[in-house]
Amino acid sequence: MLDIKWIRSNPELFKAAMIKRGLAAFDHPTNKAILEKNGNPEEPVKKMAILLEHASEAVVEKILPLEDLDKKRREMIAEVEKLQAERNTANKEIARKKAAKEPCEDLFAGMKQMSNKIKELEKALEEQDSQFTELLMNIPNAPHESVPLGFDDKSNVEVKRWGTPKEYGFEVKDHVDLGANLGILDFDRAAKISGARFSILTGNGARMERAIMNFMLDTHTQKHGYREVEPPVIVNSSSLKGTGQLPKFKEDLFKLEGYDYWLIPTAEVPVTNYYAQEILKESDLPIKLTAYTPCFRSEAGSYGKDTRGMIRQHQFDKVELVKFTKPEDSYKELELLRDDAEDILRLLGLPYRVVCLSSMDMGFSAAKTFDLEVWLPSQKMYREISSCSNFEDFQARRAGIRYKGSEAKAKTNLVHTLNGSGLAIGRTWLAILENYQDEGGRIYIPDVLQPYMGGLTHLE
RNA sequence: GGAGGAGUAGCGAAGAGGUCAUAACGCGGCGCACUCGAAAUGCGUUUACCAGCAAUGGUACGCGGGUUCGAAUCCCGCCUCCUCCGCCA
Repeated sequence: MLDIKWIRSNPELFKAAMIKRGLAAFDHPTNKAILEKNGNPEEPVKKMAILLEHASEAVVEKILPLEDLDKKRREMIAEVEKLQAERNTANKEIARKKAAKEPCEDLFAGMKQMSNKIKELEKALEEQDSQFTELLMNIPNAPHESVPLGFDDKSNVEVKRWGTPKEYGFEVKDHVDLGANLGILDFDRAAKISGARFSILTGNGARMERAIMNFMLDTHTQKHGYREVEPPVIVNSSSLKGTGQLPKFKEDLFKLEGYDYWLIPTAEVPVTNYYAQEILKESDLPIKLTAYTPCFRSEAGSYGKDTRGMIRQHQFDKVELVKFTKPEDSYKELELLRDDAEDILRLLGLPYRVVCLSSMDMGFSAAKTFDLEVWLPSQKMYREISSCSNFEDFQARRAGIRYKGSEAKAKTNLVHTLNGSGLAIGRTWLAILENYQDEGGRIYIPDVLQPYMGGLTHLE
C-alpha cells in the first residue's frame, strides 16, 4: 500500500508511477489525443514513454476516484470527531456533578440522540473508509526510478552474466527425458494421484532435492548470516493482504474450502508476516530470515505455458530469503540479498545471468526486482530461477511492520521489506540435470552437493 | 470435540459503571547524577494510531455486537492462550 500522504503531496509523481505501471490505457480519448499529437508511434514502450512525459494531462482511470474518496473521508472524520468531543465534554460534566451530588438529570436530555447520531456517522465513516482502503489496496507499488520502463520481459535489462554455457558436442536431452531414463522423475503417476502440473521424484532424485535444500539452507545460515525459520504453509487472508497477494490476486492461490485458510504461494508470505503488527528494535536491523517451504500456485491463466517438465508446477519447493531493513539501507541490502542468491548458483557451477525487470514485468508489490536466470541447455536460454525484490515500505505499511530506536523520544517508522528466492529447488534440480549431463545420460553431481548425497558423484 | 480459567503498555500486574487510561505498583529500555570504570543507588523519561499548518482533538483495555446519558468494568457472540478429559502424529 502506498502512503496516501505521499500521494496527496506528490500527485504528479504518483501519476507517473501509475503510468509506468501500465494503468493508463492507450485508447482512452484523452490519452489517445496525447499520443496522436506526439506522432503516435507503433511500439507500446514508446507510447508509454510519451504518456509518461505528459503525465500531468494523461488519464489514469483506475485511480480517479481516490482523491474524492480521500477528501470525503477526511471531512467525515472531522465531523464525527467534533461530535465525539462534545459528547465527551458532556459526559465529564455529568460525572463531575454526580460526584458533587448535584442534580444532573437535565443533562441526560438529548444525550441519547447525540449518541445515536455519532453511531450513525461512525458507521458511515467506516463505509467510506473501507471503500477508500479497498481502492488503495488495489494500487500497485511505485517503481524505483532506476526501473526500466517497459511492458514485459522484452524491456528487461541484463545486468550481468556469470559462467559460460558448456559446449556439449552431442544432442542434449531435457530434464524430462534425463529424469525418466534415470528412473528418478515420474509425471504419469503424479497425474494419476493428483493431476497435471505435479511431479514425483524418487530414489536419488528425491535425495538430491533434499540435498539441494539442505545445501541452500546451510549456505544461507552458516555463510550468509540468515536465521532459519520453518513457518506454516497455510496462512490466513490477513497475511496475504500484508504481502500483497490479496485482495487482487486470489485466483493465483489455492484456498481451503470452508476456512479462511490458504496455501502459501511462497514463503515470503509467512516469513514477512512473522513481524506483522510489531515494532522492531532499530539496533536489530537488518533482520535476515531464510526458510524452506513447499509453495502452491494455481497457475490459472498459464495454460499452455511450460507444460512440459518441472518448470511450472502447482507445488514446488523453494528456499526463500527475507530481509527487514531501515529505509536508507534497503537498496544496498537488495544487492547483498541478490548476491547471496547468486552465490548458490556460483557454488553449483550453473551459468546464469541477472536481469532488472521492467516496470510492468515486476510484481504488484515490488519497487524493484532482479531476476536470476539459469542456463538451460535444452532450451538454449536463460530461465528464471530466483526473483529478488525490494518492496520498500509497501508491504510494511499493509502488515504494520515498524521499527524504532531505543532513545526516549524515538520515532516509529516503517521498515523496508525485501525477499528473494535462494533458490527455487525444483528448477535448480532440473538445471543440474541438464547442465551436468554427459552423452550417456549420466549426471555429474556438483561438488558442493556430494557431501549431502553421501559422497555420491553421479546419478546413473 | 467436552469442562474450567485467562486476555489491560516491551514484560508482570492493579483497576469491579463516571472523579484511576498514559493507565497505579514492580521489572525492563533510554537519559542524567554518583564512580577511575562498572555494579548498586537516586532523579528524570518511556503506548500506538488517526485528523490538523499548528494549537488541539479523536480512537484503542483480544475482536464484534448489545444494555446505559456514560462500559476495561454488566450482557451476547467470536478469536487466541492455559489447565483437565477425549482423540491423535
